[in-house]
Amino acid sequence: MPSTTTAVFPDDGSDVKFCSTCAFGAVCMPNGYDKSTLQALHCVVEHVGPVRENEYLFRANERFSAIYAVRGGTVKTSMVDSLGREQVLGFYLPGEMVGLNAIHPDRYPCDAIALDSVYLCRFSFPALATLAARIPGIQQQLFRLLSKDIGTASLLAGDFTAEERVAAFLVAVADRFAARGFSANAFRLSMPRADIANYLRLAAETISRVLRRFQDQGLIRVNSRDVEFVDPAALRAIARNVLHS
Amino acid sequence: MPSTTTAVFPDDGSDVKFCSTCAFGAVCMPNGYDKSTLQALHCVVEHVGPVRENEYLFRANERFSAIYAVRGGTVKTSMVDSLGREQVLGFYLPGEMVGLNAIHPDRYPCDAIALDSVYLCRFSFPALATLAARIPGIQQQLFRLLSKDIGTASLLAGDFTAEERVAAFLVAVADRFAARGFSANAFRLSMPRADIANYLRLAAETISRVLRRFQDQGLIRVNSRDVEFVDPAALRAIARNVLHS
DNA sequence: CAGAGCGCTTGATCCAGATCAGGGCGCGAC
DNA sequence: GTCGCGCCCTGATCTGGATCAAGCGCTCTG
Repeated sequence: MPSTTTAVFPDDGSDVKFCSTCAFGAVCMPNGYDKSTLQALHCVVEHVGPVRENEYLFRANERFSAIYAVRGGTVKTSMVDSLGREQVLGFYLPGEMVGLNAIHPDRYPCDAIALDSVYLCRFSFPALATLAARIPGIQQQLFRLLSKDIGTASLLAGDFTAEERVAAFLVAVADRFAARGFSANAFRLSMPRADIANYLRLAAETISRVLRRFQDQGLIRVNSRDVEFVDPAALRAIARNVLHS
Repeated sequence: MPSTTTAVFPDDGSDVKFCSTCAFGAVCMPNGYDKSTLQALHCVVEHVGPVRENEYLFRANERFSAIYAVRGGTVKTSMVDSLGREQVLGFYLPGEMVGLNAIHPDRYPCDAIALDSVYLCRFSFPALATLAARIPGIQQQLFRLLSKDIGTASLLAGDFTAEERVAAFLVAVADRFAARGFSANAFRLSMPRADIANYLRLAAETISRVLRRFQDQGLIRVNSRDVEFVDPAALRAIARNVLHS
C-alpha cells in the first residue's frame, strides 16, 4: 500500500500548517531567516513515524541523542520503579516537545510510548546545540522550552484534592488542544483512565467517580473518552489553584 | 564597619574554594579557558549579599533578569496561591542555582526567601545568554542545569509514603552537602519543620512523627535541627524509590 | 453466535496522614 | 528573673481517597 504517512500528513502544505503550531515552529518557520539558516535547521530535523500504539519512541536508560516534536498522535512518558510499578510523567500532544529532561543525565530517564499512531520531527541534539550557538533564536527557544517544563513538572507536585487535579487536567488538555487550533470545549482523550489516574497520582476508580460527580453537577458531559465542557468557567474555577496560583 | 562580606568570605582564596563546588564552577573556573573568556564571564557575575533571614531575593511576578548561584546560606523558593497558602517549591544550598524556572514566563514564578544570611553570585541572564552563544561550555552547562531541574521537580510528584518522602529528603540534603565537601552523615537543617512539611506535602506533625520513628528504629539521631545518620544504608533503602527508581 | 478479555463504573470497607488539641522547651525582651 | 512567643512534640479523632469486590458493556476471536 502507499505510505500511510503521506495519506495522513500530505507532505508539503500540511507540514507548514503543523509547523506553525509546533513548539519549535518559531524557529523552523521561515520568519525572516535567511536561506542558509533554514537549510541548516532542516539538516537537523528528520520526520519519523508512524510509531504505532504501544510502541516505544525511546526507552529509559538509552543514550540521549535527540528531542522530538509531536506532529500527530499522543506520546506518554513514564518511569518504571525498582520493581514493576509504572509512574506516568506526562502526555505530549501535537506541537509539544518530548525528551528535554534527558539532556542532563545524557540518557533518557523515562520511556516514551505511543498512545496511538504517532508522527514526529526528530531533532538531533548535538547538531541542534551547535546550531543554537550560531543562531540566537534557537538557543533562546530551547531555554524557554526547558524552563517551561520545570514549571509544568511542579504542577502536579502540590497537594491538591482529587477534584482539583482532575479539573486541572481537563482544562490543561483543552487549552493545549485549543492552542493548536482545535475546539477548546470538546475533545477526545487519547489515554485510558488508568494512565490519567497514574499521572494524577490517584486511583482509576477515583477518576471515574470525579468525572461522574462533575457530570452530575452539570460541569461536563462525559462519554467514555469523549469530554465536553458544559460549564467551563466553573471547571476553571476548580482548577485555578493547581494551574497557576 | 568593614564589609561583612569580606569578613565571612575573604574575597580571593575562599572564592576559588567556593567556585570549585558551585553549579557554575566548571565554567567560571580557569580550566583551560583563555584570559578574554574569563574576563567576559566575570563581567556578567556580581557578588550580592548578605541577604538576611526572611528577606526576599526576588518576588513572584517580578521581571526576570538574573539567575543566582548560592555561595553561602540557604534559599527557599515558594509560591502563594489564590488566597494565602504557601507552597514551598525547593531549597537551595551553597553551590546551587536559583531562578532557572523564570526563563520561560520571563518573570519569576515564585518568591525566593533567605532562610539565614545568604551570599550569592548574580548572573545577568541576557548577558549570560549572549555569552553562551559564544562559549559552548556555558551553553552546555545551562542546558544541563535546566534539564536537571526538570528531573528534580518530578521527584516529589510521585505518590510516596510519608516515610519515603522524609527519608528521600534527608538523603538528598546529605548528598548535596557531601557534594560540596561537608560531612555526609551529620548536618544541620536550616529550615523549620513547617517548611520541610510544606515542601514534602505533609503536615508538620507528620514530619515530627516520622523523624521520631526513624530515631526509634535506630536509623538517625535527631536533636531539633541537627541530624545524624546512624544507619545510612537503611535510610537510603527507604529513599530509593523516590530518588531514582 | 458464544466466550474471553479489557476498560470502565459503582458500591463497601479500610487506612495513612490530616486535623484538632494541648503541652514543653528555648530564647529574646524587659 | 519571668513573660511571651516561636517552634517542636505527642496524643486523639476524623476523613479523602485507596483498596477490594462485583458487575456491565465494548470489541475481538473463533
